Amino acid sequence: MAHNKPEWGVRRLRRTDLPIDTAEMARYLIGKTLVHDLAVGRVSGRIVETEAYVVGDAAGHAFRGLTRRNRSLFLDRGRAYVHFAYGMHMMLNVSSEIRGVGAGVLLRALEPLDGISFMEHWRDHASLLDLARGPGRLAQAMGIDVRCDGLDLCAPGPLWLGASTRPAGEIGSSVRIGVSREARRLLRFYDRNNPYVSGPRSLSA
DNA sequence: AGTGCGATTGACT
DNA sequence: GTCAATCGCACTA
Repeated sequence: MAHNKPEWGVRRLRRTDLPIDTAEMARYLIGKTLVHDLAVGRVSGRIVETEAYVVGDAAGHAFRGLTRRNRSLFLDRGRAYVHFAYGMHMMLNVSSEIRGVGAGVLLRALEPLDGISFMEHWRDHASLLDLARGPGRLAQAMGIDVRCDGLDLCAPGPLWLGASTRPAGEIGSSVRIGVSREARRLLRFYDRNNPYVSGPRSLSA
């Protein structure tokens, strides 16, 4: 069960820790930690929900080939791809294949760990449960914007991935949220017993 | 050049 | 439950 215990000694994930397959990466990232070290302090959270946008996926932003906007998806796995959506929201993805192949994992929800007071401020004092529940909220709570696009999450730097802070729970899967193309594919993954998940928690495991 | 729409969210009936 | 906000990009002409 969630307890929001801060964790300052988390080990950074190395690129070699990351699976090279996008769907495997989406499942692997459940339970891992996302950390952003800013001048004001650290914000971090436990990743509880992801979606895979795999190679050849018509719903993926890389589907039509390399452009200025989606270029980070074509970097080696473990890079940040930050997308500006609906004219107002940021969304954070992790690139997930070898260099030159476009695919990524969307981070959809976090259980807040460190820097909760910063998150509350940036999220206009939303409730703890809603601070990072949803991809746009997650980016806002973590202080992530387009300047983070292309950052290497596996290299020394402000934005990085850390190991799990406690044993992973049961992982469920479902169709992706808000996606019309390739809508039947079960490429959303979530921690079944975590209340910080954004959408349905009832579909197949 | 114009149009439609999206990997969303928050406010409102 | 419904709906507007708000803008970059793909697509049509």
